[in-house]
Order: sequence, then C-alpha cells, then structure tokens
Amino acid sequence: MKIEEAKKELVQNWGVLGSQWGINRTMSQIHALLLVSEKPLSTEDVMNELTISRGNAHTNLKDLVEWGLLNKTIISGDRKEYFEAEKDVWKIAVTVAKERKRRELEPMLKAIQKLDDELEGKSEEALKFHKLLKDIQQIGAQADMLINFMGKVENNSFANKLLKLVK
Amino acid sequence: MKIEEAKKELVQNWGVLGSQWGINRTMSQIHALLLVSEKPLSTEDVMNELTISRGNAHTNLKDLVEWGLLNKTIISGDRKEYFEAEKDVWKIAVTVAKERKRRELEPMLKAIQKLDDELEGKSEEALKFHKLLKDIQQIGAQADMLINFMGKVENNSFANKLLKLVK
DNA sequence: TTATATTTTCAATTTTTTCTGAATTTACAA
DNA sequence: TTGTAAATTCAGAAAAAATTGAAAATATAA
Repeated sequence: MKIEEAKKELVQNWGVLGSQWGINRTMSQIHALLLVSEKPLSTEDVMNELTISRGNAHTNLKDLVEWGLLNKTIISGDRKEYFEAEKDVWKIAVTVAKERKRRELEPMLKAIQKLDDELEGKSEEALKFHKLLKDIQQIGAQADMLINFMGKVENNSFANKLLKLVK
Repeated sequence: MKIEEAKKELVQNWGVLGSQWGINRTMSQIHALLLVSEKPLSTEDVMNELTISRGNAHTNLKDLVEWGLLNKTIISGDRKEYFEAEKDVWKIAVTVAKERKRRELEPMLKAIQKLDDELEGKSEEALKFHKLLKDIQQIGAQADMLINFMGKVENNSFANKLLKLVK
C-alpha cells in the first residue's frame, strides 16, 4: 500500500473512532490529517483534502486549537494561517484525557457533590444512595490521579511503572 | 432535596455524560435508573419512569444486557421479565472499559496493524508514519494493561497501588 | 488609505441518530 | 392445545447534530 493511501485510511479510522466516543467525525479527521502531515496545512488545504466546506473546516480547526491539539503557525510571506498538530502521541493522549475530564467529567462530579450535599433523610435508601454517590466520586478521583500522573511523566516511564504495578 | 428528586437528577446527569461519550442518552438513563433502583424493574416500569416508548425501552435494555451492565431476573408468579443493574461502581467501570476496548479500540488497533503490515516504502516519510502507528499501538497496549489490571483487583487495592505509583 | 485576501459567522439544509408505535412473534398459564 | 400477556421487530417520524455556502467582518500588503 502506498503511503498516501495508508494515511487516508488512518484519517478515516480516526474519524470513526472519534464519532464512537462523542467527538465530531470531521474534527477527528482533521486532527488525524494534521497528525500525518509533514507540514502545516491551511484551512484551504484541509477543505481540499477532506472535501469539506470552509465553514466546517474553520469551526473544527478552531475547536482543535481550543482543545490544545493544534497550533496556529505563520509561514513568512504568506497571508494565510497554517495549522500543525502536536505529534507526540503520548502528549496527545494526556491532552485529550485532561480536556475531557475538565469539560465532561468534572461538571458531572460537581453535580454529584451538590446532590450529596442537598440530600435529605437518613433512611436506608438514602444511605445507599449516598454511598453510590461517594463511590462514583471515588472513581472520579482515581481517574484524576491517573491523568495527573500521566501528565507528569514520559510515556516510557509510565509504561515501566505500569508494568511494575501490574506484576 | 428529597431522595426521589435526587435520583431523578442523577439519571439526567448520567444521560448527559453518556451522550457526551458516544453512548445513547436513553441507554445511560436506563442504566442510571436501575442503578439507583432498590428493586428490579420491568420494561413497563422503565417506560413509565422515563416516559419513553416500548421499542426504545426494549432496545436499550437489550443493549445494556449485552454490555453486561444489567441482568434479567424473574419474579416467580410473574410473567414479565425484570432487569437489575450491577451495583458495584468499580465493577461497572471495569465492564465499560473492557467493552469499549473490545468494541471500539481493538478494531481500530487491528486496522492500524494492517496498515503497518501493508505499508510500502522506506522513505523518511514512511518511517515517520510507521513510528506514528507504533506509538498509537503502544498506547493501546498500555490502556489494555491498565484495564486488565483494573479487572483483577478490587477498587481499594487499585487506589492504594495508584497512590504509590503517583508518589 | 485602499483593494483584496483571509477569516468568521450563522441561517438554512442535509445527514445521522434516536424514538415511536403498531404489527408480528414468542412464551406462558390454564 | 388455546388464549393472552409479554417480547421483539422495524418502517416511518421526529429530533439532534453536522455541514454548507454566502455574507459580513477582519487583516494585510501595497
């Protein structure tokens, strides 16, 4: 298989995976496209590569920058903006984990805390429900620790420690 | 806040979280409903609690059983099927992680393996792309180890080891 | 400045996903 | 068996999400 074809397939697969995990397919595809691109691409390049509209390309590029997965770059003598992706897959994983925690998990955990604070009654049912809320929070806290740890170490260091942990 | 109201809110929040992570909102809500329910519920109960149609309730209950998050139970002298949820939040987390890995991550990793196997050329570009594929696979392998480990230990044991790891 | 290239916005449209509800099938008690 | 309650299916409807494309705003080189 030619490299161009292989890259196209990766972009497709990445798009599918994203959509299964609640991330807009185009956004994942743009991310993959820039991940495999040797050089920064302009909005126009992205439009052409993925055959999508200007508005769509623009919105998703902007979102990816907000996620911290892309950077804007300037090419001197060129008026256009260019985008390039973080290429370190470990860093990408950490960034995505942190962002999803911040955007989606944390609001949920806050809501649970609020529920627990406001919960009335001392019935057995109330106690069970309280325990459920605490259990969910505990798992949230563990995920948090894990993500923080991931953010602090390099990939290989994480792999080593994980290996020891598993044994 | 009354317990019934608190439970309803949890069901709503759970639904939102699910939809953000690519899981149909109704499915998450049904799961939460059974998670906070003191007793098994029938399809009819679920329809009434969430004000959804029979078809919708049926399909999502079936899917939840396939995910391993619900069990069918029989109440003697009653012709209806009842459903009850696994209540151990740690086990739920492990089940969800395993299922998502099996259904979504593994197909992606297989596709990547295939791409790598079939990749032609020894150009610098090809080597870089090859490295990218390997890096993605490596992270997949780490996620796999982590999930397996989670499946083997209890929640508190995991928390302890994680704590040591982080230090 | 000014002309124009580029970016941004967003109402309307298209696509995808989810849901409904009635018809069909299946399972059970008598 | 037979009658009926419950489970299952699925075509069409509704809702939600994504996308388009053109108009407006902004930025830059000359």
